Amino acid sequence: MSKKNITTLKQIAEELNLSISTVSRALNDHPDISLKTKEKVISVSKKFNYAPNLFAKGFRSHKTNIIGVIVPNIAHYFTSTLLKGVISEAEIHGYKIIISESRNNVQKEAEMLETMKQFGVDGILLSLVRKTHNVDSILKVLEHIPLVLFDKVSTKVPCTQVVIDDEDAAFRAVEHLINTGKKRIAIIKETEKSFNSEKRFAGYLRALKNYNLEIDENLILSTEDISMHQGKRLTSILLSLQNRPDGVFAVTDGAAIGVIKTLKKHKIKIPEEIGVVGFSNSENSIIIEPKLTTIDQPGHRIGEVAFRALINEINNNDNTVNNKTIVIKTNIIVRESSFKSLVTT
Amino acid sequence: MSKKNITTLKQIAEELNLSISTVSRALNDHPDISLKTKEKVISVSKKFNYAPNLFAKGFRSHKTNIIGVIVPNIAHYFTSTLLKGVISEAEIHGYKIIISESRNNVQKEAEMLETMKQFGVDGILLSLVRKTHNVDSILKVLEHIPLVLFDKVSTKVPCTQVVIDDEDAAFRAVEHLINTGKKRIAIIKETEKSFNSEKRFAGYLRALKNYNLEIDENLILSTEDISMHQGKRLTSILLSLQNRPDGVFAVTDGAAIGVIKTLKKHKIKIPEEIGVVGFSNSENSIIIEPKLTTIDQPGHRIGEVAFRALINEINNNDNTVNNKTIVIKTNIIVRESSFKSLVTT
DNA sequence: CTGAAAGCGCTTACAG
DNA sequence: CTGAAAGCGCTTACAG
Repeated sequence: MSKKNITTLKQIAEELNLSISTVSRALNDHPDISLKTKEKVISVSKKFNYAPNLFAKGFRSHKTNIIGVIVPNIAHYFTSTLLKGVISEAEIHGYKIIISESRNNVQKEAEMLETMKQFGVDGILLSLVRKTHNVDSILKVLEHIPLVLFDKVSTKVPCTQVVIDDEDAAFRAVEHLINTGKKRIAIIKETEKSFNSEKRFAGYLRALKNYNLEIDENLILSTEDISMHQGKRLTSILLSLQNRPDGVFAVTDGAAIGVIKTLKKHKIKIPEEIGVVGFSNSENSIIIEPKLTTIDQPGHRIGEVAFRALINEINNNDNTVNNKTIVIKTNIIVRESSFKSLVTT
Repeated sequence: MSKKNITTLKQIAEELNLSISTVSRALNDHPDISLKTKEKVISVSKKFNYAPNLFAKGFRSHKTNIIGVIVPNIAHYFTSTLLKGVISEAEIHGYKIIISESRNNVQKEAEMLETMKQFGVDGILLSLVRKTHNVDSILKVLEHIPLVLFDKVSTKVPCTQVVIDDEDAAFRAVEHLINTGKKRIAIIKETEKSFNSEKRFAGYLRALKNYNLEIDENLILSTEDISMHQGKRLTSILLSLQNRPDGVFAVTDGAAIGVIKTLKKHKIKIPEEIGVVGFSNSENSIIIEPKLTTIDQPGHRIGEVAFRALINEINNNDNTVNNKTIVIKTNIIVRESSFKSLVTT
């Protein structure tokens, strides 16, 4: 059951009484080789069902055509769309990808980086574990292998980064609530130093300031592990306030859905009494009723762009440290949770 | 920016005035090598930050420690859980995985199989594209590389297969509706020869027969691309019947959620007037209100088991054709869409 | 137009 | 206990 009967160049060469070199050149369409020889070689290689051993090829040429991708959690809809973008672009460029999951564990992330290096991947696409404080292991890898950060990034790592416009997107989300007449807008965010959550919070603050709305600390709620459950819990807190909010911006769809569920349980009218906006445009956002207004993050696009940026680095052999940040635009998707008169299908 | 400054065995050997062979053996903890030498070698290799080139290693030993995984669609929650199972098990056994997406395209699937072979992967885990009629390319790969089919399988391929008990799970789903007093149970299934859908349909039929319920063709609805949208459309058809159903079993959660949405729109009481059961226990099933009764498919488990089965084949060097089917048990998760008096949190 | 030879980084019989 | 040598399958200067 092991790898037997696999045709090699040698066998083709023997069959045709040619040298291995010639067969190799013929198969690679080298200009030196005569048409007749090429035809013979190709015909026999087809007959023998020849397929080059990419491992040997990669080993010889120091080019594996493999890209390593490390993400915190693969079972996440948005992550899947990122990966889809990476995969489809990789296919176009003739690369294969190895996917690893760091499971939100800094230690695991470092180990995986090391393994990728050992495999001799041509480059690495990395989405950071939250709270990656010590980036030493990343910097070390960066000395040897082209690396691009995407989605979850850090300014501590001097390399190309592909991100969405979190701050701006959050600004527009809150601005939208303000435009629907809301004046006391709460935010549900993460406590830990999640890059994305912090930027979204900044966008929230900027929107309030921009429209001269009061910033009420009672309306700023944080949670460790943001989720539907936490959305529910924090909404109960908001509802217990003397001066309730009339809008809620949650930095994830999951939390926003928790908000909606709790508001419905309390018979609070959405969006008339309280409008709700989430972030991600996950599948769930159209399952919940009312459907959730949210920010669409083009995951596929981010994956594609990150891959292309990486390919650029790989082909760009000088030791220039590329340190630019590519920002991908997002869109706000307005639905029933924030805008009443919308007709839905 | 290319792979420079990467330590090799040769450098360590030169530094210590030893041969490459000895260094290799020392690093692999070969019994022949003296403790003193081992210590010296390990110390220098640490100093030089040595990491073996796995490509060279794999090339040399005909063992790449890479497993190829091909799935129809990566952006699918259930698929993510399958992959998680595969990845976590792979990690335990020191394997890396290459993931490819066949995008429900038979042609692509065949190409990917070929590429995997060229890469010299040690084995392949394959979830079939629906309607894969021509399995020739799979059979060809099977001659050279151990292969295990999982989730979406076909009896046409003589190899180990890991699946869930679709027929039995569907039987229990329908039986559950019958136990809640339903007598006219509709099914929403796929038209195309999806292995899973067909088996679920068989379970539906068996349950009706087993409980002496009439099989009414008007209650058997099929759709090409099963989805929430199709669930909605087919529910409208069911509601237009003179003799309406009192229960609906949809072979996917997406379709079941479409059913619920349409029933709610028509103010039909769930589950009193019509009970609904889905299949998959997707995230969405607890977002929709009422929450959906569904079948939990242990994706992680399936991935794990499939990986272990593959490892067995790899280590089992005889040319025995392994042809057993491993069936993973599912559970029915009863929620509000089918069982009224349930208290929910 | 074609071939002999070196070499990519490693492992492993074989010899001492 | 250690080393010299062959070889995994391929590519590519170098030579003719």
